[in-house]
Amino acid sequence: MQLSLQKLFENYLNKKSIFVNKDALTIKYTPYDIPHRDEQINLCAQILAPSLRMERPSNLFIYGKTGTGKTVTIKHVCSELEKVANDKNISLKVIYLNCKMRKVADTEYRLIAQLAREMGVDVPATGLPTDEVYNLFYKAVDDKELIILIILDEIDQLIKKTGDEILYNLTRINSELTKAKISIIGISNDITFKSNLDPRVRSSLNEEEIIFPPYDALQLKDILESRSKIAFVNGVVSEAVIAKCAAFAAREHGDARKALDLLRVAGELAERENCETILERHIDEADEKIETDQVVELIKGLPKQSLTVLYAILSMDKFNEENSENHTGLVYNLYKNLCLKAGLKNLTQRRVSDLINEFDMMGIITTKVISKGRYGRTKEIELNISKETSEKLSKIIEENLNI
DNA sequence: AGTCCACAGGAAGGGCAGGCGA
DNA sequence: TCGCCTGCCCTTCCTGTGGACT
Repeated sequence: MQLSLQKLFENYLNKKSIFVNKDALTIKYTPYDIPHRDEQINLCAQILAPSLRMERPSNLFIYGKTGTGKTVTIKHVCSELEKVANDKNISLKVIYLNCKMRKVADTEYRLIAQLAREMGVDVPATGLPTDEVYNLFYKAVDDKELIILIILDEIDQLIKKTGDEILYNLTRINSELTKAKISIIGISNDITFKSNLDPRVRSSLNEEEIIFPPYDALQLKDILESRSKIAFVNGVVSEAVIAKCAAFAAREHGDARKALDLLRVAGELAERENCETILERHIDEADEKIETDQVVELIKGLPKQSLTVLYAILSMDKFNEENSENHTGLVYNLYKNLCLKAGLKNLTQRRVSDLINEFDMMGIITTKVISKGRYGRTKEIELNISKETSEKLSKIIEENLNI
């Protein structure tokens, strides 16, 4: 057994890889050239340029769907800005935080604590009053003249979770500082995000905004071509494969991230099969694999109660005898039976309703509040994942819960 | 027009774990 | 050790709601 593993690893090392730089297809890669985003890059640069004169740039809000290049663009502009600032000895600091990262920046306390940590202050994960954390941050920031650009990615998720008070507090930070100046750069997938804010918060923002439109299939093709040149050995990716990737991603609101993921996973599948080129069927397989992997990754680490609710949702169709719409009541009944089977104490319907909403936010299901007249108002639940993924998930949950 | 259903979802608060400072 | 603070998970209580039915 051990010997064959050794052989496998040796074979792997001796094999010629079809990748040259796989990182070029991942989210962490910041390309020097970002196709079809010149206008947005210039706008960002114009808005942030005053920082080079030690003037506080306007707060900036960037809107656009997933994979429209928001993050990569702002990171690119900021890194160029930092280069110039370094050359000219200008005190400029850029802090990037993703508000969706659980346990990092998903509450007001954690966000400010993380900002303070970025400024080199050690803040405990819990235990201090929030005011105190703000004070620690002020002290860390305000010891010299400095421009700080705070990029808050997926800010809509933070506001959804904690309310918009935090945004008001953030914009007021400048009035507490004497030397340093702070600008907030918010990135949101939700274009209606701003309209849901309290008017008081909206006026305190006083911001500029840039909207990133989705890429079309031709633009996605360009992006894939430029990245595949960096990522793969010459000749591995055919034009047909790129066109197919682009078409797949264009189908989903022009998501470049999805297109790059497809190409990367298809490459990995081809390499595993010892193919020297990526075939079109690898794209189909990659599409399936990405969906399953993403959902499995999402549910990893979820508590047993959430998994039981998800299992109830996954098995709705089997138990829906009248074959009517699947709704909250049905899920709750299934869930209670599952709890009995698994020896768990069941939660209240109120709480289960929140857990169902969480799965909706994760994108595993889609829910819609409907009224059935005198038969009540409820939430219609529809699965967003393929049958194969659903079956795989069910198996994982069964093993986890011993049911 | 009024009733009624089956919830949705907001608000308040309890209980717990965990960190910090006195 | 104790009191105080936090986040998190959860319950309880409550009001609101769209449309079929009477």
